Amino acid sequence: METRHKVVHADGPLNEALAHSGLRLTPQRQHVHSVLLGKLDHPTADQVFMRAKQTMPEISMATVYNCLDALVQCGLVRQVNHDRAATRYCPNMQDHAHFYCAECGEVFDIEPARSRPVAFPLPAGFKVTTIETSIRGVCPDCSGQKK
Amino acid sequence: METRHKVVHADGPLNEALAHSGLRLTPQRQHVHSVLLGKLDHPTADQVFMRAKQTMPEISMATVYNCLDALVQCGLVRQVNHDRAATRYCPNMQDHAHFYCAECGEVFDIEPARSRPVAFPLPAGFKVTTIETSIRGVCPDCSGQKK
DNA sequence: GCTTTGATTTAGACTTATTCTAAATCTTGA
DNA sequence: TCAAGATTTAGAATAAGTCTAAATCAAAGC
Repeated sequence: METRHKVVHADGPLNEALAHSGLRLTPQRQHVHSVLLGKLDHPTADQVFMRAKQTMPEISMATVYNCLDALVQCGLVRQVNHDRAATRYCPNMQDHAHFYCAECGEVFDIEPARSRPVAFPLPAGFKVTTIETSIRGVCPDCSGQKK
Repeated sequence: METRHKVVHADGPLNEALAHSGLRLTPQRQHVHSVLLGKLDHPTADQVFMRAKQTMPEISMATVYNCLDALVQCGLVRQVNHDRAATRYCPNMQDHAHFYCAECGEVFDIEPARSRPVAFPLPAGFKVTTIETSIRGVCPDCSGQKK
């Protein structure tokens, strides 16, 4: 038997954001987006792939990368890079930083202080699309361990 | 004929920083460090390797990675990550951000505004070793181009 | 409704960045 | 002088991400 996928809500912010970048709303993009929203733990592309397959078994890795790129491009998701680890994806677009634990590799959201001033005045000509603050260190769990 | 390498200055800040992390000063580490200082353009490991080979032809890629890791570990160099690009290395430890041009891939140093306040108060238990601000966008050169 | 056109998905091959391994070499301390 | 541990090395191995060509799909025009 063969599975058919349909776009569930052709309206809504997802469609709008995609359309704004000249991209179409597809079942795969919708699904990848909902996978990201389903567990806010900064998964790698590979983890997104595994989760996506659970309810859409025919989805391919290439598509996951395509979808993630599409979502990043239209501003619904951001990439999180730390050290030489695989890129992770975060659907929380509110202003916040990411803490990367060098022991266990986990990523934590860090809320900014209220009324954060613009700290990096850019020279003329630079067009900004994203600003990321990444903090590297050891998380409470890992620093609690002996040694 | 065979080339011999000796540590040039057994004293100095490089040695001290390494020793502080329980690491030895070696000709390779010294050389990699000087390669980074020689051209402050955020090279990738591969670029460091190519530059290092010019005056130390027997150095290996594995050693370049080792040395970079050692220098990062002892706080003399920091890693710069953007998008899914290869990690770059920056020996400027002063407080500054990195701007990554999504067109050409180049990385630019951005000076912070003076008297920058701490913007991300961390919950208890998190031990910080590094904070990086990375800005993604289009550089003046690339945004100047037509299309 | 039927066709054209371009967008999207797919599997799998491929590339590139990085890590690992085991042997050789070097350094330090006893 | 020796033993122990740190470092370097070449090359094999892995992992993350990209590319390709064919198949599918969807919107627009006829």
